[in-house]
Amino acid sequence: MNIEKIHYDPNDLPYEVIRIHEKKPIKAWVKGVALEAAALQQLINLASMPFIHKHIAVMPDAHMGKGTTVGTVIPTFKAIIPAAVGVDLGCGMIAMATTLKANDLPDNLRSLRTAIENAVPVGKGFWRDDLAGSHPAAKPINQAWSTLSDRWDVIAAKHPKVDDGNYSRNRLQLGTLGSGNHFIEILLDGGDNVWLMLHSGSRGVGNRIGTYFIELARKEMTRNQINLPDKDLAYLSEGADYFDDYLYAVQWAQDYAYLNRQVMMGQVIEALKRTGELPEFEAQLQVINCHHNYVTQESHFGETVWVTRKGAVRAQEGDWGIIPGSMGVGSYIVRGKGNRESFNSCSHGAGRTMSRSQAKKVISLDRHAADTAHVECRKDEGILDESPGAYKPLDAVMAAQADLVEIVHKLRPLVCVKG
DNA sequence: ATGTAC
Repeated sequence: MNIEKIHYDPNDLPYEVIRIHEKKPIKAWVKGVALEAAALQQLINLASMPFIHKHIAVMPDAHMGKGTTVGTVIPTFKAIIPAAVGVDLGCGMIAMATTLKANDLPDNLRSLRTAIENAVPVGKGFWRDDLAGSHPAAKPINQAWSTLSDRWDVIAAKHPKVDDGNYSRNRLQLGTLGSGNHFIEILLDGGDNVWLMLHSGSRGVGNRIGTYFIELARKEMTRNQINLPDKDLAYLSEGADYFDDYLYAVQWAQDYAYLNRQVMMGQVIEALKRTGELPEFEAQLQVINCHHNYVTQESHFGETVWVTRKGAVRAQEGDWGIIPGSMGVGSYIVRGKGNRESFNSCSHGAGRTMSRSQAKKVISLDRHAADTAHVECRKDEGILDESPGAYKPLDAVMAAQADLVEIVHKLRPLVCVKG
């Protein structure tokens, strides 16, 4: 990297501005949090793309990703970079406030955790029960799939490789959590109200759609002899082959993810009610369901553009958002301030400080147990890559985006279920 | 993040 070309604006702004000759500016809400050199290099590569509209906005949880950094807002004019949108299309959060209070919960939370684990398949894979039978999850899953199946047929007819004989699996993965940083939690707000929250996306089918079009975009670059600083910056242009098909498929996957979160939340609520350990309750006092990995069309600085939020949440003025911390740390319910320089966005979490492999080496079981002592959750070796120590301090991340969102609730986790 | 291949 040619460091001489980097210039931080001297202005007293809440974000840093990185200007490089003949590249679009990078505006980074990273004051008080570390931005690794490899992430900065990825941002500089991205800033050289000619169709970036105005500038790139970097959220305080930014870290290295595939093609470009996670925690980044990429406004583009008449083009989309499929690898920037990623493979977990429509990944995001849902949260619900319930009528339960802290003292309605049993002393031992293990049974609630077990009930959730039994109600929502976690980790890789799909439902193995016969959902056509009397299984309690069958009806909502079939209902959700009925709103998706026609459009899926359109995608599969034009791009049979996306289908690959997995039609039934797509339905059977609705209502399943996945793995990695996906989780289900029971939490408390400052008024001792119980909240339910979960993080998940479009599972195998979204991955397949993303991967397929990333490869098509690469082939387009080769065919048109376009050289890029990183092959994962391959893009599809409006009017060119595959652009409309990509948008159609991505929108479908985003809808799949949104419904997946709704369906799972229903499974969690029903499972908690069936335990018999809780008084009667309502669970939809307030529902927030937001993507943090998606592309959509919006108007910014007088132009209609594509906005890719790769690990970022829309924060238009008044928008409700969810910013989760890692296991045990807690999460924030926020409202957007409509900061136009961020393209109305905020961070999607705390952001990793180390890779999964490094976390498994560096973080001990004892440290994980201490950091999650107050949470009913996994404490085994397989979860160390998700331990709080592998993530940036969430409070510093929130402080760095005080001009993007207002904090409404800080939620403290009691139970955390992970794949 | 995912499913499959190595």
